[in-house]
Amino acid sequence: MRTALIEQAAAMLVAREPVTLRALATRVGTSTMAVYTHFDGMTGLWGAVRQEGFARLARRLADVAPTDDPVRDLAALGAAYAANALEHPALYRAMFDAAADLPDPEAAGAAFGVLVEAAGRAVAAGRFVDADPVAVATRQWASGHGLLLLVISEVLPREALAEHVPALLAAVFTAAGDDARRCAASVQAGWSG
Amino acid sequence: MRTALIEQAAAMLVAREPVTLRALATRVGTSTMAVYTHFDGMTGLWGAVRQEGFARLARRLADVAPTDDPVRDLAALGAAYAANALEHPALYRAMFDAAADLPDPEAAGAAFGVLVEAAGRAVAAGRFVDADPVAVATRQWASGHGLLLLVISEVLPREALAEHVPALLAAVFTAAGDDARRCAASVQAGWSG
DNA sequence: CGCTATGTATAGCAGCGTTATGCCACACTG
DNA sequence: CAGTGTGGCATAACGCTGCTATACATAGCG
Repeated sequence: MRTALIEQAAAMLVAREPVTLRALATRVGTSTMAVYTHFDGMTGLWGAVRQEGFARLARRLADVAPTDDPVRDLAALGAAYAANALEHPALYRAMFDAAADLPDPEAAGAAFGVLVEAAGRAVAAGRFVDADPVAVATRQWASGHGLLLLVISEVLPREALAEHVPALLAAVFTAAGDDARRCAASVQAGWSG
Repeated sequence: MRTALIEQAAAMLVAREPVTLRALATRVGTSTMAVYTHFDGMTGLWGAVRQEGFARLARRLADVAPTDDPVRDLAALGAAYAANALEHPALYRAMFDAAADLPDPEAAGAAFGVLVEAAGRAVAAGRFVDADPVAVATRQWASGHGLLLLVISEVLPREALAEHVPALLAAVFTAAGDDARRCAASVQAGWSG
């Protein structure tokens, strides 16, 4: 029942339908009370939905197989992140609407951890010099997040991603110490492959 | 009446109060119908509020006096942009909730135009080489936007701005062709004062 | 078998945005 | 100056929302 409600809510969100308590209960085939026994009302359900969104994102990023080029891997993670957000834009927006108070913030941070790990490998491989993996991951994340939200909000066209994401990633990675040419090649390989 | 409603709504937004039609009408000293004669219901009022948010942002950026260092100016614009967003976080979030359909999108783009103009001066001054001012401005904007939203959503602490914004701007500007050392100095000068 | 406890169905509450209706005040016209 | 529209607002009601109090069913256990 719990998972049925969460998945139904996520489905309605993806389908751009208004996620209302009554419609949700009807779809699942139960009454509105179920949301109150399994969650703390609608706010609790939204928390669970956001959590599920982060779980899906983490799974998606975990599917990106590491290679011997950590900078390529960072770009590939960015591509997977962007693809996930573009497939479920409403869910992505909802995730960050109140990402501060999540039922299990630690689990939600798993996706970010993958990024930090890859940045750490880049430091270990000597691609990044004198760079804090957390700082690099944060900057990559913030840049991509901002651009993605502008695209999802239709402020920028979808093509803006292909135009600016590789450039932004290359800028961040180069600033972290990577060689400009090599960085561009790695980013290109990871982004489009 | 129009402006009174808009300003009251913006004030309630800033005060973190729920912006409800009835409360709004009571505060302004009128009835709920006024929102329907002057706007197209609540959705129309939200559009006007977002428009007002962009207008305030544009005014704020226009107050940044240009110097003979366009890269410094870009960083100073970023600082003003961030300060404006941090002072009215709820309004800033609302602005981008549906920034696609604004009553007057052209007027809202004025803020972005200031950024493009400064980037153009950097190109003209030879600081940026082979760089499209619109692309540079877009990348700066997207990066800052993403980081700001993460801070406003309390995903990242407020200190993250001071830690990452100058680094991100320097990365973008350096990638546009600016000299690394000179860029760092300009960004630092523009950001902190 | 009976008792308990957990989860669900029902019905009703206050609040929301929206709208139909009626009134009133002001501007225009002969 | 009186008569006549017309635009803007107050009032009240409608359907919808999230939420909750209450009654009922059903599964587990001594």
